[in-house]
Amino acid sequence: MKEVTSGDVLSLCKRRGYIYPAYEIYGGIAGLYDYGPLGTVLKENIVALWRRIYALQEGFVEIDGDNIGPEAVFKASGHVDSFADLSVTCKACGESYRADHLVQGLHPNPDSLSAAELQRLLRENDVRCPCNGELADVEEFNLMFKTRIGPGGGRIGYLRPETAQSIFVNYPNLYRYCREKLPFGCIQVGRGFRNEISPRQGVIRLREFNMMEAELFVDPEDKTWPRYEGIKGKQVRLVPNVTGEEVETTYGEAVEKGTIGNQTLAYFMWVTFDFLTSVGIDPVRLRFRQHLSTEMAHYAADCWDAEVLLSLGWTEVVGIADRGCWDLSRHMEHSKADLTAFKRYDEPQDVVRDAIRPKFGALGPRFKGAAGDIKKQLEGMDASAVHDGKVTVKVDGQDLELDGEYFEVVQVQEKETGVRVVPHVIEPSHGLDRILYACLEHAYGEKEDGYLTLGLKPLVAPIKVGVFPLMAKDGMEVVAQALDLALREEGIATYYDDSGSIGRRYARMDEAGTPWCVTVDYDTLEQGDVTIRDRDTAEQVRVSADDVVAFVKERLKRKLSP
RNA sequence: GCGGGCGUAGUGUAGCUGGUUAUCACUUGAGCUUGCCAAGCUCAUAACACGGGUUCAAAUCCCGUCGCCCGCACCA
Repeated sequence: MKEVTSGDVLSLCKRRGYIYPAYEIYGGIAGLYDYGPLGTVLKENIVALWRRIYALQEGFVEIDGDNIGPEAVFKASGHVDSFADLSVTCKACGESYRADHLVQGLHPNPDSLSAAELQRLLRENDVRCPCNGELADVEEFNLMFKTRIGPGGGRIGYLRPETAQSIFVNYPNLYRYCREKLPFGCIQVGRGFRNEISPRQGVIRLREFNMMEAELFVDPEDKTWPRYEGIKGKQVRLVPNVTGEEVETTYGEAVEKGTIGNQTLAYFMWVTFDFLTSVGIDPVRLRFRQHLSTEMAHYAADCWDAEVLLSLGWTEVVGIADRGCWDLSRHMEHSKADLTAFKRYDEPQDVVRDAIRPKFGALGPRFKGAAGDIKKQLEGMDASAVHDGKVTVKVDGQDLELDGEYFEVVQVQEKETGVRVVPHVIEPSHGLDRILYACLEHAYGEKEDGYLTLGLKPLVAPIKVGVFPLMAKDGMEVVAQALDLALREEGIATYYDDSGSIGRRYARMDEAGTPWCVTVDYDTLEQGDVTIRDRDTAEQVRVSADDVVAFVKERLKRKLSP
């Protein structure tokens, strides 16, 4: 077998209709690619398996949110601020730096400065490049695509940089839909957009990309997981951030030692492993690496990347992050909506507390119309609000002190049936394009003589069966066409081909990644059996033509697990 | 964004010290042939990234733009 390069794979992709550079006749645009006929189906098949796992096996619900969102959403999510890079380039040596890094020590909080402020600070202090070259102007670059919603000025909007926000902003709807119980999960398959500075490496870094994201809302105090028992003994390859060394261990051991933060995280790492290997990623070239605290995204508390070894090096394909309460808290602050979950106690608890009770007889005559509002304020307070026998309320925007004439502190007995908590979010986020590419590269096999086979897993292969008459004559083509129709009627994608030599047709299917080829020959006309050729071994078995559908279906089956 | 390399049919390439109709192979299509692994024969389709300049003449030289690859920086 020859060493594979990404160029080989992309060349095959284009030749066979998997991936095309976008807008090619106009010269192309970096970071934009189109999926061709086979690529589209491969992508759909990968998504279908993913849905099967998350929706059917794990019980997540699915939504389909908008690609465009108003500015407020991304202010709250942190993307407007955190996705902006302020950079500055040395005029002499061409080196570029993050502007805020260069003024470290000159300002208590460089991160908070605007481009103009940074510019001034750099100039005033005559900051120079380490090579002593002069620095060019500070440039601002936000990784989000900005647009305007509506005519005229309109509202500022952005193309979403991740699909996740559509789920977070729908939290109240989803919480209700899921019968107000934790944990519950929601998935979404869709596009995200990031205006990358330099998209490279084919479909690995795109400006418009496909994501499959799952957001699991859990009780912050209970990150155990029922099906964890079934997977804790399984092997896993980890690169923890404390050592940076690759270790082979089990999920159970990693959770016990605290390497992996909790059971839920561990469980979904296993789900990720199961998914990735099922779509054809080589388990030997797959590992989980924990983010260093410095590379963690602004929203993440802990993050493990599933990394796949490609010709381009170890490449992240899935990020499994514990986002904590970051997103929901931020959206609560910005939107004022209630994004909590109500945790019911097993037994209602009797709670005794000191409450403030308004004295209506005094409040009414004195404050007239404002009395109702004062009552509300007092009832919302706790006895701890009382200082020196007085409490402060607001009347017409003015602070006003009330003494014991207007209220009393009394002990009340209340029943508490539960508490409100902001759920934590565990997020397995999948880069669909990268996964698809990894499938192709791991499936790519080239012999010394240049013979290409794409060993895609049958489950994801765009074409399942090539159907050929040995030769297009003597009625063999009629039988083959009938068999082809029978397969398609059962939902099995086929490719009928009666041109040229049989070997050439096998070769064509091998390169397209088709797992089986069925050939109708002279014996078929007499005995009714056909040959089924296996792509990976080139071996043939004779099977009755009537059993071909069952043969294929049996091999496309997949059980729910674990 | 900076530095270096590069851009010729669907793919991989030759030509690039300027000069007929741009080389070769594979692929693709049609036909003959073909009794199971890219067989053979005939024919056909198909390319100088884009724009400008120099010149009698540009794939070739110059400039610009776009794109690709590598390194740096940045990032998921």
